[in-house]
Amino acid sequence: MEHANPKSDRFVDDYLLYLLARGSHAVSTEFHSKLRKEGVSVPVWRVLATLSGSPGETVTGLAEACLLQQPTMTKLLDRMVRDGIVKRMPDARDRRVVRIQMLPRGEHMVKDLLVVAKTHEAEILSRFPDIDQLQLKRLLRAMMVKPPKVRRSALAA
Amino acid sequence: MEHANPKSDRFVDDYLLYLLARGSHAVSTEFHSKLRKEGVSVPVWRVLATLSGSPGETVTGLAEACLLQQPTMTKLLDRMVRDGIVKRMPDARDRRVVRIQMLPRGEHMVKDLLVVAKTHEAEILSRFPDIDQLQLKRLLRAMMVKPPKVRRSALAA
DNA sequence: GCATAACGAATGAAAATTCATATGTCAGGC
DNA sequence: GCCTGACATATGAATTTTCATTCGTTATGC
Repeated sequence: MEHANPKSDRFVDDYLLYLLARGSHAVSTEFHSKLRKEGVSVPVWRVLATLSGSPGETVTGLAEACLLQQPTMTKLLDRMVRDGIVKRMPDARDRRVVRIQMLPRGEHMVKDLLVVAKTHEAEILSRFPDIDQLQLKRLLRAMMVKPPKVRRSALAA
Repeated sequence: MEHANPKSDRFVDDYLLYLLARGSHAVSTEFHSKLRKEGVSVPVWRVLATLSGSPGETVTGLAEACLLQQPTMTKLLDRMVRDGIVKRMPDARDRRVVRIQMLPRGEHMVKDLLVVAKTHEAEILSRFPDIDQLQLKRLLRAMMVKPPKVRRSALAA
């Protein structure tokens, strides 16, 4: 069953953006099932992971880091505040800014999860002994930067 | 501004799963803004892209290919049927199965989008002249396959 | 200083997604 | 044939996300 198109050569199967999304999704899904067992949702994990090692992030900063929109993050934080995982703090200099801090409950949650995540990452990497981990990570980081967006002045020259 | 943690060494910034998600998200977002200009939503594009070159996919097949859950796909297809983009067809042999076909409207939409997607992919790849495109795609495809899931018998041996 | 633009976060209604489950169909054992 | 379990899709309520906009606050030009 499910082989109505055995030799299907779908466009997507050689499309970089699709392979990236699917590859990312596949390995992430493995980890997400571990999260479920701990009773932690994916967005909550992302916020905690971002905050650990970088406390006092802003709402917008967290949104960007977690690949969410700002209003989504605001509402996610509402729930996390309600659940006693983080708290909002005013910024000392700029009263527009809200800084997010983990509460003990959050610290405790993330502590275990970080171990699980690191173990899982090592397990993933061990599946591909041939690849150069550093090179791959360097490439992915390079992909994250916005394209230079050619300036008009450069064109006009 | 926004440099409260200039040297922040967040765990996530060296975490493979995060780099994959973020890298994928970054390049996809570029394309998604092109989709917006055409007035096509991301899930609709994914369904169309999947169907092109592989017509008659099942609902579950599409869900998996588009990284959505099956109920989400059912409802997405409801909307696409309503909008005259695709239609549902009964399977000849198995009456449980619903096969999805593009309608002329869908064919027309995807035709242009495929060109945009291919152009964009080429543009992305041109940013990284050093990387081996085939090797990268091979790796991503390898990541997509579920881990072998060690069998008990193997452990018992 | 004051007007205006830019920015960060919050809000509310509408839309999409999820979770658990229901419905209908097929496959296998007996 | 009939029962049981697996499977494909659909459904409905609850949750989450999105889009557009609003509210305060800070930056800039004059």
